Amino acid sequence: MGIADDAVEVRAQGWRTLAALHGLIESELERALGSAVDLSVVEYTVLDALNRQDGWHMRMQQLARATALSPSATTRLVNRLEDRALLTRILCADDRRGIYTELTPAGRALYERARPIHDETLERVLAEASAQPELAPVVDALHTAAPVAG
Amino acid sequence: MGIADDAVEVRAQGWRTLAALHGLIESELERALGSAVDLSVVEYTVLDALNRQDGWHMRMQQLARATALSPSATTRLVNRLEDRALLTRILCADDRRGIYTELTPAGRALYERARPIHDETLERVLAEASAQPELAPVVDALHTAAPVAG
DNA sequence: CCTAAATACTTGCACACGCAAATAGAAAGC
DNA sequence: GCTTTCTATTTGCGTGTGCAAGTATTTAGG
Repeated sequence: MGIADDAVEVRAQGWRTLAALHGLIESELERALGSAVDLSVVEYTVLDALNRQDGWHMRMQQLARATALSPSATTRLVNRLEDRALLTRILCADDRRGIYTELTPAGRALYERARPIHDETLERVLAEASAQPELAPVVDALHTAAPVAG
Repeated sequence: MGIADDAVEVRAQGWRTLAALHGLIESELERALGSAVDLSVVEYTVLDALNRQDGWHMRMQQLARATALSPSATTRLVNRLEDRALLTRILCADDRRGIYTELTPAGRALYERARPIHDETLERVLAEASAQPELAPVVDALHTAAPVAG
């Protein structure tokens, strides 16, 4: 097996590791957030994204990018959260095709309740993952990840 | 904001980066494998896992772990692949609860056809991701990931 | 102006998933 | 040996998702 073949195998192995770590974190967050505040991970992601805008609103499209979801899934995700009165749709005047979403007070309150659960779970899972030799290098690399632009 | 708060934010940011990279790779693989050989990523994962056993068989449970899927999803995934004659179920004699799965020649042939697509796509996507400053550190860390046991 | 193309979001539909219950077989207790 | 318990897999059911088509609104062309 030559050097090129090795590189292919290393990439495939790295991808399996990445997928394993991602799945581990996501399932733990899902369990923790679900039982504590009845939120899925994507739902928390929406609340978190809206909150990081701090009082400002986001278009559906931005939400779709933030959650890595299709437009249709984004619509229904926002529907669910709106039905629970955690956010509101706001038609914007300048482009009447666009729809802004904004956290309600209830949404902000639930987010404040969910965030410590989220952060503690993440800390715990990353610590556990860091103890597994095959996951550790990827976990450590996360510390150096720069903020994602807008 | 203190040091502890920073650590929380760094972890959250790292998790968002990890999720973004995972989503990027998965969607590209999905597209490439889907259009070329009509396989989803999980379906390819099964074929790949069975092939790495090289002629040996795997239990449903092992497959569930390899794909990070629930038992029920594993059953239906194997059903789909069996319906396409890519693998066969084999009842094992020593523990008659257990069911082994094994690649058929057709399954092995399709896998051989899919692997280059998979590997080339992975190489291309990782190269693209490596060019994005916020993803690069995680991509680089994948090279050092050791083989996963079992 | 008025039509044609592009954009933003929503809806119909099919499908893959997880959870909980069902089935079947093995292992343990006595 | 027979019941209890545990393990491996499958099925019923509800739900979230993507794709493709539909609707509404903006922008570009003539």
